[in-house]
Amino acid sequence: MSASSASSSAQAFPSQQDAEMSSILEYAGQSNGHVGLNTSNRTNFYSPKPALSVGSSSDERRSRLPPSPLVTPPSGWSVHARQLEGHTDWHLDNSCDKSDQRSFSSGSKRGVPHIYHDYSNIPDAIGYVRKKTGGVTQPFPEKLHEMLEAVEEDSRRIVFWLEHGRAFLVQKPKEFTAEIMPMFFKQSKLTSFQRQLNLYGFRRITQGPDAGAYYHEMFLRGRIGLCQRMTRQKVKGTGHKQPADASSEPNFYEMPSIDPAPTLGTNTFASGALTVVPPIKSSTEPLQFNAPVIGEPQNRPSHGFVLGARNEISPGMQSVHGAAHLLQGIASGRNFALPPASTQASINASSLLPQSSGDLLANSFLPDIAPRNKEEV
Amino acid sequence: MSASSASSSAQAFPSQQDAEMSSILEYAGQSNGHVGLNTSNRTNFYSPKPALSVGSSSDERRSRLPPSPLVTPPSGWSVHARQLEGHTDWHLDNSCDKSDQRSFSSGSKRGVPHIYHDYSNIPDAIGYVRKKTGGVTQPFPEKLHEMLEAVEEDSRRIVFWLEHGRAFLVQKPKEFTAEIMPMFFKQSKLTSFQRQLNLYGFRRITQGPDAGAYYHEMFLRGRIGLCQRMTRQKVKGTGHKQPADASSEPNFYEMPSIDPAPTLGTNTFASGALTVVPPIKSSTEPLQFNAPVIGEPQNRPSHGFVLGARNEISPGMQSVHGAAHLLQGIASGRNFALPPASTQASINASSLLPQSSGDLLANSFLPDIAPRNKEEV
Amino acid sequence: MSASSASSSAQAFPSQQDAEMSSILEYAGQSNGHVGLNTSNRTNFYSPKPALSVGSSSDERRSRLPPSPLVTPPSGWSVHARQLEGHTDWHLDNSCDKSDQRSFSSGSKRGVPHIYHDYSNIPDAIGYVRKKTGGVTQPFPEKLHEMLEAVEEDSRRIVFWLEHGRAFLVQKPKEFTAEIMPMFFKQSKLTSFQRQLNLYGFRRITQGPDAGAYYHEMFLRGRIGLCQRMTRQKVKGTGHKQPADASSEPNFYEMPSIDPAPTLGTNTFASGALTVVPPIKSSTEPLQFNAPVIGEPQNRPSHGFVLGARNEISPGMQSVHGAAHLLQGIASGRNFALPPASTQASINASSLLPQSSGDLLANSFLPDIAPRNKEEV
DNA sequence: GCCGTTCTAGAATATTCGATA
DNA sequence: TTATCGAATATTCTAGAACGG
Repeated sequence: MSASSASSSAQAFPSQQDAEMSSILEYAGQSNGHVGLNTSNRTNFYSPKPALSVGSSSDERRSRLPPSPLVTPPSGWSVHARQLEGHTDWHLDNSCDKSDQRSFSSGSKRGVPHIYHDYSNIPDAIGYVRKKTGGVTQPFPEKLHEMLEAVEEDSRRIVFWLEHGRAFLVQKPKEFTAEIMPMFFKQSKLTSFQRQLNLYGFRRITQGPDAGAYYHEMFLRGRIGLCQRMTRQKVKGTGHKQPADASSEPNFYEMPSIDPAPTLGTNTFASGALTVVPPIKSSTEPLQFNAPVIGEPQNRPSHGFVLGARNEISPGMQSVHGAAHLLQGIASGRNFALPPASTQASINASSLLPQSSGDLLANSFLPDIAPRNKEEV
Repeated sequence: MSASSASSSAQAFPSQQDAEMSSILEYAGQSNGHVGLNTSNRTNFYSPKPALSVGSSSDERRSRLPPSPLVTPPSGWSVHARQLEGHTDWHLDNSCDKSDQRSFSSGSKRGVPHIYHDYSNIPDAIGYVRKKTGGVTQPFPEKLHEMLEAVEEDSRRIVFWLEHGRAFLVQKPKEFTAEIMPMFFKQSKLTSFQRQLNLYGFRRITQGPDAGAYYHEMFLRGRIGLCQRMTRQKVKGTGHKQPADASSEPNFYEMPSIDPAPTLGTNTFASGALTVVPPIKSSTEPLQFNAPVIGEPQNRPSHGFVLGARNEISPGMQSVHGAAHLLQGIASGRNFALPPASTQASINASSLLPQSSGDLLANSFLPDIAPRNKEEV
Repeated sequence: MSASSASSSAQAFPSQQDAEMSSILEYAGQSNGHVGLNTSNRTNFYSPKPALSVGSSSDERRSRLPPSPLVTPPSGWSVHARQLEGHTDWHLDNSCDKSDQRSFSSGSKRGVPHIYHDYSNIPDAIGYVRKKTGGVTQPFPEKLHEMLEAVEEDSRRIVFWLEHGRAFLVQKPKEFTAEIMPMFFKQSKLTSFQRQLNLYGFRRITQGPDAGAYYHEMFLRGRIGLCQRMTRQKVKGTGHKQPADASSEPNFYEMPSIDPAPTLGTNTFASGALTVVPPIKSSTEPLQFNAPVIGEPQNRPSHGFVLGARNEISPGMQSVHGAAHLLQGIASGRNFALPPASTQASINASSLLPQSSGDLLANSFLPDIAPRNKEEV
């Protein structure tokens, strides 16, 4: 999309969009391990570029200029800024090649290490909204985001945000396909769901504790507003390939975690039992409930801050959270053909039970780790 | 695939391979109905032809020379022979164009009707065996064949040969993935299984009683030896496309059926309810199960001999069957903007009726016909 | 599509395809009234053309040669043949300009009078079929056709073939949207259904007894095979606009009616308990039944032969008729994942109730006639 | 090098929404 | 107003590609 922007002259960039670039951190994975990042809320340098050449032929993509980073990142990661404006994303320095760009909207190219930008501290799309001329009213990313919030509690064993809030995992593909997916999508096949993920540039983690999870830089827990920036792949051939370098996949556990409540910049969140969700400027208002938590995700490895935080969340807090979202979905007028009472019951029933070992191991989204135990079909 | 044949002059056809062509019948689908064939074991004339246009540009394909068949088939079908030699198949007359060739190993090209050759009466690969230089010891087709024989009885409700022995059907994808597949393959995903089928040129039937089943000319019940002739797709772009003409899909019920026991020519087979699993020549020991057969596939139409077994379906059953068709969407719990309570009521009522939920949902290999009821994920 | 073929040299056309051109009658509407045609099974002149230039750029289409009709039609209509071969339809005379061609596959252009070709006597698509490489297995036209057969009896008050078998009508949009549509489509909106109709070139009748009905030359009762020839609109801008000249809409009541039983092919099917539908090759003879009529469509005007015939159909007969189609579907081997008997019951129950006059008049697909009573949603 | 597994892309149809004539 | 059309997204099936054995 903005492939050729690297070679375009630079000036005349509107400065009123600085607010959007308050702090975007780029994490460039290392092949030998995961990238670590211990800080956040960091505002980076950037230099505006003109919107000239957005032509993105694949030929242009292959002939890259040598990288010349404007900002030298700390060891293990690099950081630079980019401008988010309309349908175009800008590269402000050359260290970020086109495959990088593509990872922004469509993923990265084969053999290119993962590069992850932390957009958790930029505001929701300002000055840009996805075109709504055709298609559905609520695009896939938003719908997916709502789904993850709606099932926050009851179906956590099936699909859920990972603790760090930067990726989500379908833990039980069969149940997901049978129970969750029909409520939000017209799909009947998991592959269709995956196709949508690919079309929107989600990438799959193949290693580590999050293996099988999908992530997207703009897909963060509580930040549904960022979804507006996720663009669907349009032309053929511009899509991304699965990253060849799995070892460079981002390690979200070394990044600041995303607050389950919609936040905009504050990454510190009170994780106490009855935490008050901080005021949110986005449209989704958090609901407060009192119900107890039923099941914690038990087969995710603990890690750092988020994990600790989560451990302290009271059951009541959690379940309230989930139920609230469900209500929210209902209140928002979504019209789900609810599976008959039986289904509903089964969901609740199952989610109330302790997970059987079989269920725990069942994870078809984790082929690398437990290939024999996966439920996926 | 047979690309090089295109440039070869037309003569010099090896005669020592005549034995292989003892009787290959070609069934070309008609659109107004299925092609009938009442005879078998028919040896045909053939005369070698140069493989002029194997260049597979779409242009060449459209501008075809008028067919000049050497053999005039009975009405409804045409027949001609081809040479089976290694990885190459030859067209011996012009009525069978290149796309036909591709259908042999890799499917057919756009707009070309299905053409099915009856290889049931040719011996197992003579003079050709698949190269074994690398790869696994037992390639996919053989393994699949073994699987189908191994599960001949106990798991017939899950996966089984169709009565005619020319195609197989995965009736219950979930069970198949969970129970059967792990015993024979390392796959954990049904899509991987399907990918293999595609790689080896299997084609899917989209209409009629066998909808959802896969077939390959060289994949016949009891003829595991023929599997040696099935070659894996090697170069990109030569693969097959899904047949465009669903109505020209072969009607196996009008061809001689393939005996469940490894035979070479006798096509009568007893299809009784308690068929004994035939002896298995393969290395993998057949699995013995104790569970009773739960359900015969009841929505397969009867035909010919097998029909007897299925004739026990009551007419009432049948009509229900037809009417069922109407409900197909509802039962699956699809999420449509529900009409008010009345509709809801009727839906619930219907969905509560006797069908076992598992059986109802189990048919994900039939997306076109019962898209709502599939188990596939 | 085959616009430029008119100027291509002609020779070497295979004569074995004459069968396809047995009788295609073209009805060109007159502005002052409807076109009448009392004959059928008429074989027309045609002159073979080479398959050379199928190039179908829109530019070519605009530069038309002056018409030079080969056949002078009787007053009120013109007739000529075209060749249906592969993906190409041929114009054998120039009297049929581009808009006509488009009407074949995509409807007619705005302001251009309706031209209707009677394809009821040509065989199903031979040698050509829709590409199926991507997308769904069963395209919209076929699915729609199945729907109309499936609801033949029980939901006739909601949606049904018109008596002549050349058009269908959604009589009760609300019920259609709520009850019928979800069974066959994933749509939730009637407009989506209409969009599909438009995409496949259906046209709406705005005047006369069939006002509100949609028709397509290739969409005839009992001739699902012809649906293969219906192509989906691919490129933008080639579609048709609503005909400006409503008075030139075809009058199907002056054309031979399409037999409810499948014609042109094997049409003999044992319908179980009662009637054996006679094998019919031609489209002209209406079935005669002996039972009394139960529910006539009451706001349809009577007309000619077909209507009379229908009046003689008994209620029992009607249901048998409907059941026959259901059985036919079964006999044809369709494999539907069965919904329970309950569905059948509910449908029958509703369809057996006496229609309220309000319901009868409610027809949102008939804006011109009863715009105030429409149920449309 | 061949084969098996997996992830992702291509391609076609389907569905929806808004615009337009 | 109404039906149709452009355009965007959605769903499905199949193929490409990488990697490991």
